[in-house]
Parts: sequence; C-alpha cells; structure tokens
Amino acid sequence: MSEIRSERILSVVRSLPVFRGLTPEDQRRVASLADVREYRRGDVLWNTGDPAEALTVVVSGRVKIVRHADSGDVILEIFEAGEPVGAIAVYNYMPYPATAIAMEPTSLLLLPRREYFELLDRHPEFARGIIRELTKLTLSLTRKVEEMRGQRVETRIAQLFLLLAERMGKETAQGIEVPLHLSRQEVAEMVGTTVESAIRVLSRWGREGVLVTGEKRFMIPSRDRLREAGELAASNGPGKPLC
Amino acid sequence: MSEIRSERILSVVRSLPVFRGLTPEDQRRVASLADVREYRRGDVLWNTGDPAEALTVVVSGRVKIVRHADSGDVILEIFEAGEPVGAIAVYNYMPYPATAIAMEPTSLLLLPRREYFELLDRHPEFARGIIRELTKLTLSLTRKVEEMRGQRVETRIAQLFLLLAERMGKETAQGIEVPLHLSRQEVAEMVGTTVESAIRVLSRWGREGVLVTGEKRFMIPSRDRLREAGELAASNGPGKPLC
DNA sequence: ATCGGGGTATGACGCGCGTCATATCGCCGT
DNA sequence: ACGGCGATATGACGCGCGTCATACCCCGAT
Repeated sequence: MSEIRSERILSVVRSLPVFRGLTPEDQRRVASLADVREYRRGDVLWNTGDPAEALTVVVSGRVKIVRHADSGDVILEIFEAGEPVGAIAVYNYMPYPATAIAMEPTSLLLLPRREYFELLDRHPEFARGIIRELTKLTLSLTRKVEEMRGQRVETRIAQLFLLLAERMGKETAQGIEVPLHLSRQEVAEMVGTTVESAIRVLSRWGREGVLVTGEKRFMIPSRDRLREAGELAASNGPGKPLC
Repeated sequence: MSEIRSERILSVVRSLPVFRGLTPEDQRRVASLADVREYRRGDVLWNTGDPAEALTVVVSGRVKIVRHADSGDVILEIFEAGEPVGAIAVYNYMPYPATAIAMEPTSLLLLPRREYFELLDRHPEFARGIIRELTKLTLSLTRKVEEMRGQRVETRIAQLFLLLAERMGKETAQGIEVPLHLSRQEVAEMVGTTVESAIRVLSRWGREGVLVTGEKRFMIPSRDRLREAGELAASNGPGKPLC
C-alpha cells in the first residue's frame, strides 16, 4: 500500500470523533488496520443477511438503512459523516438486519471486527462514544414510532422535513435549505406511506410555496407555515373528525 | 440500614446479569451504594421530563415505557427482570424522554449515576453488557417501526402476540400461555391503534378460539391459526385490495 | 428517431379504521 | 343499596389513503 494512501487513512481516522479519545499510537494502529472505500449514489454497502465483519464509519456522504417488508420498503435511518453505521450488528457478530445504501457519493472507513472489540475493551472513552451513538439512534427510532402512530400522512411528512431542517438545514435568504436529494419514493419510505400520497402532498405544498423541491435540495420558506400545514390541514366541518 | 437489608441488596446485585462481570469487591460496593424499591401495578416510576439520576434495573416484575402523544399514548417497550431501564437517559444525564409505569408488582434496583459511570470506565465487561442491552432495544424498535408501517390492525396485533409468545410464552396442554396482564387499552397502545379496534379484533378472536383472554394471561391454542388470522383476514373478492 | 425505464403527476374507487354513541358488567367508596 | 367509574362490547357513519389506471417528461441505449 502506498505511503500516500496510508497517510490519508491516518488523517481520516484523526478526523473522526469516535477515534478522538485514542492515543496517537492507537490511532496509527487503527489506521494501519482500517480501510477506506468510496461508493456512488445507489451503491449497496451490504444486504440484509450479510455477515457483519467490520465496523463502518461514514467519512463523508450519506447512507440510508432500508428494510424490505412485504408491503414495501421502509427507511429506518439516515447516517451522516462521523457516525458509525451498523455498530449493533458488528457487536453481536450477527447478520445485518437491514440493507445499507449510499444516497450520494460516499466514503467509508472500515475497521475489522477484532480491532473494534479491542478498542472497546481498552478505551472506556471509545465505548462511551459508541454508547452515545446507540443512544442517539434509539431516541430517533423512539420518535419515529411515536410519530407513525395514527398521525395523518401530511403530518408525518411535515415532521420529517422539520426534523431534517433541524439536523442539516442551512439558513438562506429564501428560507431554510435542506441539502439532501430525496426522491418522492424515498420520502414515502421514510414516513411509511405510498409514493402517490407523498407526491400529492409534496406537489401541493410546492404549488402553495410551503415546501419547494429544488435541484438536489428542498427549500422551506417558513418553518411555521410548514408546521401549520401539517397540523390543521384538511378543512374539517363541525365536530372534529381528525385527531 | 439493617444488616439483613444490605445482605438482601447484595444478593440482588449478584443475581443480575449486568453485574456478573464485576469483582466481588465491586459487587459489594455497588450493593452498598444501590437501593432496592418496590412498586405496585400502576405505580409511576418516573414521568416524562424527570431528571435521570440513577440507573434502574428490573429485579422482578415488568415495567412499561409510555409516551404521551397528542393523539393518545404509545407503549414503546416492556422491560422484564434483569433488564436495565432508561440507561440512555442516565447516560446523557437528560430528562427522561418517556414515562415508566409498573405493570405488576415490581422491584427495582437503583444505582446512582456517578457509580454507574465509574463502572462503565473501569469494567469493559459492564460496558459491553450495557451495549448489548441497547442493541436489543434498538432491534426491537426497528421491528416495531417496520411493523407499524401500512399493516392492518389485525396483522399488527397478531404479530404482537406472536412476539410475546416467543419472549415469555409457556407451553401448556391448551396451547401457549402468555402470562401477562394486558388491558385492551394497553394492547391498543402497543400496536398504535384505538381501544375499539383492539376490542373488536380480540373479542372476535376470543369467539373463534384463536386467542383467548384469561385471568391475567392470554392463551394461544395454535400459533399457526393466529398467524394466518393476521395474514389473510378480511375476505377479499377478486383483485387484491389489501396490501 | 425510437424505444424503454424511472421519476413525477392526477383522477377514480372503495375499504379499513378512527370517531362517536350507547349498553352491560364488576368493583369501588360513602 | 346507591351512584360512579373503568373495562369490555357493539353498531353507525364517514374520511383518509391505499390501490389501480393513465399520462407526461427526461435521459440513456439501440
């Protein structure tokens, strides 16, 4: 392996928060055992059932975790730069419980299972970092379960984009920009509905200027408008059939 | 504190898998700092927003985690003997994100936050145990998200009981017994529907002998019958309007 | 230029289930 | 014994949204 390449891997390791607590020597060791790989949009990192043999950390780009159900696919989570993916599966040496797919050009760092365990045992800080990530994941799933229950599709989509705005939104002159390329299909899979329903909501919001789909990004002119679009929605007569 | 009581706490500590990896001295130390408390059915262990000041481990009984949403409550998880509850919140020293309620007479072991952190740092095995529990939790939530999406209420209830049968079912002459007292309301909250829908399904299944509600328990005469009740269900004419 | 595939869009139809109303039964406290 | 409350049960009504069909646009392959 070339000098240049291993230098690059070392700098990648140093840049990742999960490896911050390590001593310089350990960082070098991790770098010498790890590998960095590149993926294009749509590339499959692994399929459901594949054995989990390495800890995967996102260096740049984004990865979605998808489960194939009989009634269509579900996007469980999106991982961004700095986050370990599938730490769970590696930890238990179990087959991956879901499929991972790159959503954009993405580069990943792969650390063999064995080394991962050694780090867990030798560095409490590293273990804490992993626990912290699992924690975030759990909270996110918790919220997802809560949101999916009973809520109307409009509400769920509104909450999805409010969440994305919070996580990765950038303020601009025209409002908040969410720099993420999501097809209507993917939006549907994230909130648990069908393409058609997602399309109906998004195209209407596009016309109304509540949420505009752009080139590989979304624009939210006003948080509040989006929020209320998700809340009141469908004009209801007397009584309150919605809830 | 009486001798007898501290002896009892020590034996409780020794009986919990999470503390198995500790040295005898550490077990004694944990016991000296920990407390054991008893709760009755319906008692609230903590409310959403309470500060998380101690690691809680279920010694006996069962605890449900509930989130109050505008559109009704959702039961996120049920914890049984041996499992740590709310490890997440304690870890981040954040307010509890959900409410915890005892489902039956329950006893808990409480370990102050500070000691919990020390154990994490000093005992890799302990940290591993926690990670393992978080892992289980994540997988369970993952499945819940997948199931909730799109599936009909009947299907979700069937899957709920098949899962419960797997987790805590006991084979008997009349079929599988699930020794858990769940009201229709609670069933509804677990699968994300309304009481009425849950009642309709369960009372029909009771008449048909697919799933019989008994005194503080459920009986499943046949796994397969329950499974198919969830699958085919509603007679559908030509075409396939379902799923 | 033609064909095919993927993403987007819109309309029609109908069923599941959420909502509301009502009734019965058992258990509590005064 | 009375009233109140919670759990269980059942029927009526109607809206949301899943399903199916159709159409348009863009782009790469032949």
